[in-house]
Amino acid sequence: MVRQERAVRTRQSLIRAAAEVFAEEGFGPASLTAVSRRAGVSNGALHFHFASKQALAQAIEDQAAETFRRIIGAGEGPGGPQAAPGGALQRLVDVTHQLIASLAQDVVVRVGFSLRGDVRWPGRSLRLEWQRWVEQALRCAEREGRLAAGVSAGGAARTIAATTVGLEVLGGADPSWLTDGQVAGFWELLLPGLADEGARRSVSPRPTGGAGVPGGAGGGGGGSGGVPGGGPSQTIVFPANETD
Amino acid sequence: MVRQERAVRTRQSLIRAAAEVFAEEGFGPASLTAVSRRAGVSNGALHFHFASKQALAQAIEDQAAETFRRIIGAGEGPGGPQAAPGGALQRLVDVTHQLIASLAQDVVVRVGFSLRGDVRWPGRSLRLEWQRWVEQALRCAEREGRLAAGVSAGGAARTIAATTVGLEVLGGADPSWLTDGQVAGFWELLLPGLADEGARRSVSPRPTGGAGVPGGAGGGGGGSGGVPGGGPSQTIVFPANETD
Amino acid sequence: MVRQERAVRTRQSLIRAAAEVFAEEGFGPASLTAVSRRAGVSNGALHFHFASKQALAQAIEDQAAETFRRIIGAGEGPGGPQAAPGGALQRLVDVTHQLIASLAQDVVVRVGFSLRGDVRWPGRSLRLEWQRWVEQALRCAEREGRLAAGVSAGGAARTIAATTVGLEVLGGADPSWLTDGQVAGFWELLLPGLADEGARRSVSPRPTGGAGVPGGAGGGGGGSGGVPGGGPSQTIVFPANETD
Amino acid sequence: MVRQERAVRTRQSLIRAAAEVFAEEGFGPASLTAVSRRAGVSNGALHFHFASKQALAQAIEDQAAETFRRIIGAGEGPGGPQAAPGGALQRLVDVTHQLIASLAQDVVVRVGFSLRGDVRWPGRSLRLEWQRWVEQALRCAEREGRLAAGVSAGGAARTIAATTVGLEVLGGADPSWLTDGQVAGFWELLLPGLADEGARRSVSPRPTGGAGVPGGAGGGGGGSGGVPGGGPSQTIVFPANETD
DNA sequence: ACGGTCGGGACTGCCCGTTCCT
DNA sequence: AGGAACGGGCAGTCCCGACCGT
Repeated sequence: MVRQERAVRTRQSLIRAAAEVFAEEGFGPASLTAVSRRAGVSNGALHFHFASKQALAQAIEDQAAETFRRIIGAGEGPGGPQAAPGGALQRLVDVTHQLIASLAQDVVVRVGFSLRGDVRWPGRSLRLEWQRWVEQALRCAEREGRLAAGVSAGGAARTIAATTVGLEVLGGADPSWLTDGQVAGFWELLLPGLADEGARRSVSPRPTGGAGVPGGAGGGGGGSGGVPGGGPSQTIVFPANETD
Repeated sequence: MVRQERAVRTRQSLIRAAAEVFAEEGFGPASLTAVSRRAGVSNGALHFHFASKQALAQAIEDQAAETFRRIIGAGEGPGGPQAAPGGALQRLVDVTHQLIASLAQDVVVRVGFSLRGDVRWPGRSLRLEWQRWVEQALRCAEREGRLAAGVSAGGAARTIAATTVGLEVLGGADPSWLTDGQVAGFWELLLPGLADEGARRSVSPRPTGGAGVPGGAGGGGGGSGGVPGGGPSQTIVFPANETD
Repeated sequence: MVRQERAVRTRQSLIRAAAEVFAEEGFGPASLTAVSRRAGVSNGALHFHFASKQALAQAIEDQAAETFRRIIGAGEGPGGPQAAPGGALQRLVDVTHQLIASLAQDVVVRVGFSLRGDVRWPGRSLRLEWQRWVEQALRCAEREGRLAAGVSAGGAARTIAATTVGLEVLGGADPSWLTDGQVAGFWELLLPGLADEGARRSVSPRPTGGAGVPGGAGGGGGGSGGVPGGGPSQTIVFPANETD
Repeated sequence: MVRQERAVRTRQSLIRAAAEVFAEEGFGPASLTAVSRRAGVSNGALHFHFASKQALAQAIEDQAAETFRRIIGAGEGPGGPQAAPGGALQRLVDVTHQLIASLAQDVVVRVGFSLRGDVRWPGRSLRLEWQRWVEQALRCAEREGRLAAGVSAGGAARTIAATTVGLEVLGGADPSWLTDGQVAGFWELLLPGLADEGARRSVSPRPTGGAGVPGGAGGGGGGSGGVPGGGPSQTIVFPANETD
């Protein structure tokens, strides 16, 4: 099968258009007509690339998952954020910033995260994947001895996951919920209860090293295209994530 | 206007049925047929009580707002939670527990909170109202000198609001997010960064004083299975939440 | 449930319109839009009365079955055409004429007979029912000793059934296949091989006694209403068909 | 034009696949996708060979017509079956057997015969051609003085045509209608009323002379390809019909 | 020449929210 | 309050035409 170049472009624009429409109207109410019109292709073209509305949603989620995994997986071997410079907690903070920034920049990621909540869906959601990663990071910090006394990794992970979900949901209507400042404010409030005295001082609630979504272009159109606002500057190279 | 008793019962069962259907399928995809069938009334009857789908949603939200205001407004004069026994922070913690419990118990409240996010809607949302109330409570605590140094009431209110929204959203699919334990865990994590040293010791992350949703015959209009019936009497004064 | 009078009229006109459209375009290609337009009702009204296209077809067949059973069942007790005046063979000839006349007059009957052939369908077809009745009649004649030597009731029934099916199919495009003359010609050709010498003389290939479809009005609009064209002449007055 | 060998094979498999799909689902409902999938070629390939769905149907009918004409026209000059050995009636019986056998063996023939009935179509149908041939044969027999008294060639031809159409239609769902036995039974029943006393004895209701479909491979792939049953042996040349 | 990928409209069956008339 | 009817709109599918690789 020889994928023409135009085809992959059409596919991408359909995914993006679908994410935008889903974000504006919700998955259920959104009409495929609106999607194809926004993408500038015909109804038939849409169904050539995606057999059903569900398939379209699946594609969105897959692309979001790719971006998500690039964020959490940057620079670490299998097993999680064990050996991050600056410690696991700092890495958690940084990744949170990157994730939220990615949600702010890319409709596809945002919609990909929330789809499972809107529709009855089989399989595991990205939100759950994120929660598990947070828990891993916290367990890592626990092993490093940087967690405050009495803090359970699982419980804290749930709180953190809930907050990010809240930011994501609220950010859908008002992007100000998806800013670095908002995230930093959250960590400032949370770190004292989460980290032990030493970590409280060494861990910064603001992103260190490189913020922004690593990779980018490679994935699937990633953050580009959609919400360009403020994006470019964050593409500061991540010092120690020799991915690529 | 003296509403026939049967009429008000029908109305209530329609509201509840609608909330359930909306919760399961989302506002857009939900069909009024499903609502009327679940309520056990006819299509025509539904439209007799509610002129449109939007009106049905409005009624849900109104009822949720009533419950919500009973929770936050219990026992305090106009102006907010300034003079709560045990301090504003403790009251904030308690109200949070009550709110989440109410979300857990009552579909109508849960749907009432999330409707504005699903649909394009005029007017202000309950979520925003909640955020404002949290901010008020924090400002109150600030005046009481119980806030940690460097904490801004507005910023902290946003974080807290985000977390509750997250719990609400996640709780829609998995009720375990709407438990007292979950809320307590959240406050345990947050209080160290929010309260000054004294308050950190005096404020309990668990609900104190009167638990449960105040007001309402049998649970706040809400919780229980059916129709709460005579609403008017709910202005019951918040009985006793005098700290330990 | 009190069926309004208008409702039953709408239902009838939908069934008739559907039969006409199905007859002209075939079941598969026919569009429900064409049906509702021809019936003079809206698309929604159609789906109020018939949940699906299949349901519409079912209704057509049910109505055809009713007419069919009125034809074969007229004036005989359960068990078939055993005690027909003039003998079983004459009754077979007469019923054939009535059936073909009914096919000529009423689109609903015609379509009802052919539907099972067009679509994949569960259940038994009217054609098969007709074949069985013919076989019964022949067995009856056999018991009366009027069958020619060497004629098997089952085999002859198949041939007769095939011919009527052929007339029905060809009559769909050209009504001249569904005339009394055509049927009489068929019986003239067939009787010498079918009946014994005596019956050959006593049985008339033309309808005796009562022609025309008995009943009619009662059932479902039966033969009336629809395609009057050419019909009038066949409405030979039925001398004695005090059906029920 | 030298057609590549693969091309003609593809074309044949498309025709056969189309006939099968049309037979199963009907012309209207059948999708070209199903046709191309069954033929094992791509959508584009189908449209390369056949510009439209109608063209595909046309090709089917043409091929069926070729087979049909080989059956009726085997070895006789223009004017019909005038001088068949055994008489025109015997030839009619034989040809009927061959035609029905051909319908039983080859989907293409079967579909080719029924297509005109399913769709609005320009041109004359094979069924009509068959009816005309039957009439010719009967007129021939009339001239030979073998028809029973009072039998009109035209009328009898219509009855015979109706029966064969009935067999063809019923045979689409149940092949037992297209057997030699069925046809023989039909002729046994019909001959006494059709032929005069002498012919009644000399004409056999079962096939005489060369059975099967003549021709075969030569023509247009006719019955070959799909249903191999007994094909090759049928190439018995029609012995002698030039006489007179 | 032959075939395949991609895309374009048009349309279908179904269903929905709503209104009219009892 | 209820049965009936209305229009509009949805997802999905179809038949087909371009434009490409062989």
